[in-house]
Amino acid sequence: MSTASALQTRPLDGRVMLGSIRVFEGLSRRELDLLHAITGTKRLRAREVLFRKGDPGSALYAVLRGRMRVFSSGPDAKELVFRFLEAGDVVGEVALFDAQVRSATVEAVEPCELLSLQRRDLLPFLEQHPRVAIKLAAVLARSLRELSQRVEDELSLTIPARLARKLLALVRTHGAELAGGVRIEQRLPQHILGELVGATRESVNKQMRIWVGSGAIQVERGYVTVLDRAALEETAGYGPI
Amino acid sequence: MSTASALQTRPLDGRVMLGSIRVFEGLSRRELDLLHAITGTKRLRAREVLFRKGDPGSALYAVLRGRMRVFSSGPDAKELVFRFLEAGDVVGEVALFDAQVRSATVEAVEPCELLSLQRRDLLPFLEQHPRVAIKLAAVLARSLRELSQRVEDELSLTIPARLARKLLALVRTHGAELAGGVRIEQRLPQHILGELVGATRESVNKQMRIWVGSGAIQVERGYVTVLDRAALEETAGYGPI
DNA sequence: GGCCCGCTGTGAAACGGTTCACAGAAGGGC
DNA sequence: GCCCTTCTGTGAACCGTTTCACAGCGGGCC
Repeated sequence: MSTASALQTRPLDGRVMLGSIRVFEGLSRRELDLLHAITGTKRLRAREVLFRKGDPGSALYAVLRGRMRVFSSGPDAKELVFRFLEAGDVVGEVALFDAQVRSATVEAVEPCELLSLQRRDLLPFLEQHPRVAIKLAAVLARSLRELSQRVEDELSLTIPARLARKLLALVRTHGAELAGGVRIEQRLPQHILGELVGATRESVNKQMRIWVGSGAIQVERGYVTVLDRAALEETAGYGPI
Repeated sequence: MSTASALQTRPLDGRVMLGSIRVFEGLSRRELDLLHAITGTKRLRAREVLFRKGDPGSALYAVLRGRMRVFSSGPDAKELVFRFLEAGDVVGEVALFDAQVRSATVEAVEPCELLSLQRRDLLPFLEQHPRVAIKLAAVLARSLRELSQRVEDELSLTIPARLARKLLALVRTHGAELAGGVRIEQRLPQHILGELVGATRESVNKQMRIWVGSGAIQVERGYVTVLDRAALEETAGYGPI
């Protein structure tokens, strides 16, 4: 949150901006200066694409402002959303390290401001600053863990369970406590929820209707409020045994 | 291949063993000595488990000899095989870098010989030898790429297509050219093929029967020979357009 | 030699989800 | 105010895959 508010004031100091990116946290002023010398900036309008799966490209990007989504769209137009990016996140690490084409498409959801670091500049920096390399490896490790967990869920869980888990996760990350429930402070149209859990909008709708009927959740204009967390935990498969 | 034969002679020299692991390739004798001072060894019998998903644990392991499989088994006993490990591979990088419990189970398929490196010893080494850290990051990046590709395949491709792709990939990695076809030099019972492509044994069997009938492949005692590669490429979805 | 175990082969039934085709409601732009 | 777009709601038909239940086959072990 301090990060976000710092960004809203738009500091002109490049070091501060860089320091607000998680993988660069803890670097000294001098190191941030070094890094700053090799960073570019980039602005994207909503819906603009940063890069597309299959593109060549080797830059790493850090999100200063705005939200982006990382997804993979095969030729058959089936979209699979991997994750959302927010201020402080980095993206493009995969192609940075294994020097192949981009493995997913990244698109701005809202207007975004980014920093860019080219591989030819960044790799030498990483060789001088191994802690940053290790932090980037940790980012990759975390993504790998999350993705494999998701694959597993998607293969062994039904849609209601997956949806319940997703909502509970969103409550944890974007929940705002309020009389009688927790409201998820994020626009969540059903087709987006569908992408997030690997289901169609129709299937999401069907399940949400059931929960609204049973009083487990409440929906108004794209915002979901969880009223009965225990009920969701139940169908998420966390409850029984 | 030179790696494999070097291992069969079982060199006593720890540096040589370490140098045969891909992520440690290119290190100097001195660096290998440093590394050797902090490596342990481990032997596993066939079917023995190295670690289980959910275990605490922070060591990185390198495979010197034998094959292992990395899979995830939820409480509901549904197994999802991520990959196989062979000599030269490392495993355990995820928990090494993000310091959480193990994200998958690793089991020996055949008797195996491993090297182990504890996080408390390895991280300081990585801080001194950033190129190795970067190589480990590249391993993670590659896994992430492969896993996301697999998720995508599994979500948008039918079983015949997935199976065809898997067989073609196996032909590339383990194929032996022979009169009229390419034989995959690896035992492939149908239930294993099923795990590899995310399908049941029965579904695999059904498709293989079809291919045997059309003369695209040939099967004898768990070994598959691809006779008509083009036919597989066709159903893999590589052919049309 | 006999028995068991791991692997293969097969078909019927059930299931979970998608696809498709609509309809209606809400909000924003001009 | 109107239109257009985005989002929600719903039901029927369809489809790929799994589940289950069974049969046969071969090889290794004692």
